[in-house]
Amino acid sequence: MRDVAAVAGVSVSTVSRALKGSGRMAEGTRRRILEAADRLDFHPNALAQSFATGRSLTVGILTHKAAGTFATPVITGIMQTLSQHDIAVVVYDDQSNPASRPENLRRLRARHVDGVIVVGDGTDHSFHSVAHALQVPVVYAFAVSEDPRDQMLLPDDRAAGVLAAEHLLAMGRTRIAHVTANASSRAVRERTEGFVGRLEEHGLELAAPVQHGDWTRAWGTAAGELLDPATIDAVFCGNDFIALGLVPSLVRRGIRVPDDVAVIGYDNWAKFGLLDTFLTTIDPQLDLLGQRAAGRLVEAATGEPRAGVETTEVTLVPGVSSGALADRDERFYPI
Amino acid sequence: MRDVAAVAGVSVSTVSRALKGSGRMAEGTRRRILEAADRLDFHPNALAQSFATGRSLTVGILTHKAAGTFATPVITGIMQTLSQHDIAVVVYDDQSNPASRPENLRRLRARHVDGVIVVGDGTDHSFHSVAHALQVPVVYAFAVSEDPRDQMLLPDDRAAGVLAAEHLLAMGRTRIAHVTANASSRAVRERTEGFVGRLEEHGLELAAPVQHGDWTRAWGTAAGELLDPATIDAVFCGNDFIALGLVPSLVRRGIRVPDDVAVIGYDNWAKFGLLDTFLTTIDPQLDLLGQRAAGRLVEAATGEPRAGVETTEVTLVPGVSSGALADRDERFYPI
DNA sequence: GCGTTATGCGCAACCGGTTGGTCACGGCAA
DNA sequence: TTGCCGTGACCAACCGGTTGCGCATAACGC
Repeated sequence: MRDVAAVAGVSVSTVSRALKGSGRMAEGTRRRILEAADRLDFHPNALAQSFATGRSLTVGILTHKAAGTFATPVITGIMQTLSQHDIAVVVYDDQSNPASRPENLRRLRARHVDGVIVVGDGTDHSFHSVAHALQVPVVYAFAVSEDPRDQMLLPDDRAAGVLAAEHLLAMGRTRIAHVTANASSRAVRERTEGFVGRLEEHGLELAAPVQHGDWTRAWGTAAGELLDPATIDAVFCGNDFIALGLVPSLVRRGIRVPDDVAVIGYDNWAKFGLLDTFLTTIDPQLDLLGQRAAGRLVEAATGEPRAGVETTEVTLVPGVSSGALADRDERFYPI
Repeated sequence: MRDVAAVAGVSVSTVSRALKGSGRMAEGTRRRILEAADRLDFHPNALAQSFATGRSLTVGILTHKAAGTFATPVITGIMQTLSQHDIAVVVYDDQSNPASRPENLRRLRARHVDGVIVVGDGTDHSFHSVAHALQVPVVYAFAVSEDPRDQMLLPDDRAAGVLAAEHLLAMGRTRIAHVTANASSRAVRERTEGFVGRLEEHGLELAAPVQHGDWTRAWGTAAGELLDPATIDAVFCGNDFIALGLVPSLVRRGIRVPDDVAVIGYDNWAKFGLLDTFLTTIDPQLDLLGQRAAGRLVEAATGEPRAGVETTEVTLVPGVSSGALADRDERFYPI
């Protein structure tokens, strides 16, 4: 920068102001400086800038366990968006060991990150609010903070329930069941409420009480074995695992899917595989949620931070299991 | 740091040396300083350190297109490993637009990244060597550099072929075919060589000439329609897409898989979905490759850099399609 | 005892920008 | 002509560590 100043015949500080467009200055001077910088192929040292301004051009990600969980697509989405802003990312994964949390916070502070995104995996574990420990914007992505004033992003589970209901109704189903996990989960409650609510708006009630279990395929299998095809022609499953347990369990009993019973799941985890999916399911679009979270963080760093929960769009992915797709030959069902 | 120095009764430089363990000093002094630092809850400003040392604690990732390609798992692996080293990552994705490459290099230099990982997507596109443009270590992950002296990591495609051959032999198959993509691809050649080589070591030849096409399911379908079950009892497909085209095409002709013809693929892309896989396949473990690449970069930053191509382990994932798994009931085949 | 070497620590420059305060200069009105 | 004000550029401090060099002191050998 000294060289640029010398060439342009001005001081270093003037060069600095010219390059970042701050402060008033004669148009001629500015042009001279930019020309000189260009000629010398000068580009400011980001390290020095960070040091001087205190902004690190880096955001931190706090997570419990990134590998193999729902946190992965969220993080991928975050990185996508931040890379467009030329912002670096440093991940602190406490590997489900809460003891390392203080250490990770310390590191975030030492690095002077410009913001933090807390990434959860969709479980109800609520995160100790970290906003007060850092004086930078914090966004909770697919995670809940203890402090409701924190900015959080969650998939719109209520809309997911609505989508599922509308789809099954559109498929002409009227005797509808709901097999899901324990109602202590926020996500379960919201999906159920959205689902049941929409059915009621169409003058329908569930053909059987909501079946609460857990998130496993085993629970889906168990639920399938008890299902009465005479009174049920559709099932909304709390997630894909449950659906993937329920379907074979029905098939083994000679109940055809979707002819006798339509099935719809939630998660669309399979979209990360290349296999065509049999299952009609709701996609929470966690990658999009990650992108949104990163966007919100960038916003918060420049303007007004938002507060509270914001929901992100979910979509319905049509499959064979609900009768939305019929053409089996073009899909992959080898047996 | 000044405060720590004051409390410990030494100079700032001594504090610096004590904290990073460099330089010789009296044990008492060091202890006093560490105590003071601890008492004051002092932690060095990483920004200042980076500025002073020139090391940014950040590595750059260069890629053509991260979203929805094989580059994604590689990047995920990289981040996993780097996060353990408290190293930040900044991604520069040129979105398949080579014009932005110079700009991205400029940004990498401006940021003074400590290293660069070039992430490819497995195509044969070879990357213009960036090592000379930056004076930091560069590792090519799932990518080939124009300069063979650069450090590259690629999945062991030869071993993949060997694994496939051994597996089919172990399954008792002897009339074996190979359907793959165009031989201009390095990966294709290596897989084929490993495969054919191992068969020959067992005194076997391919029951039909290698079928070259492209990577698509359509090609798999076409190949399946021409396959003669009288002379073939197993097929090694160049990737899962081909296999997923080939299998239904066989099934439609009444050829049973795996009873009549065993099929094995390559990629195991489906592992990122939760669906049990029907297909026996080779997993190139791209996440592991990413981890390895990050590890090599860290090594190169501290010690001797390696040169040339290093291969990473691939594994065989047993499925039903080759007869490795028989228990269909426990798996998900709804039809 | 003195000279020499090893040891422990401080001084001050340096990394490369950013920014508040200040000053010189030209224009304008009184 | 003088005084005032706005403009444009500069000076110098500052961000917070790192590190080469030098000096004092202690340890050592002869």
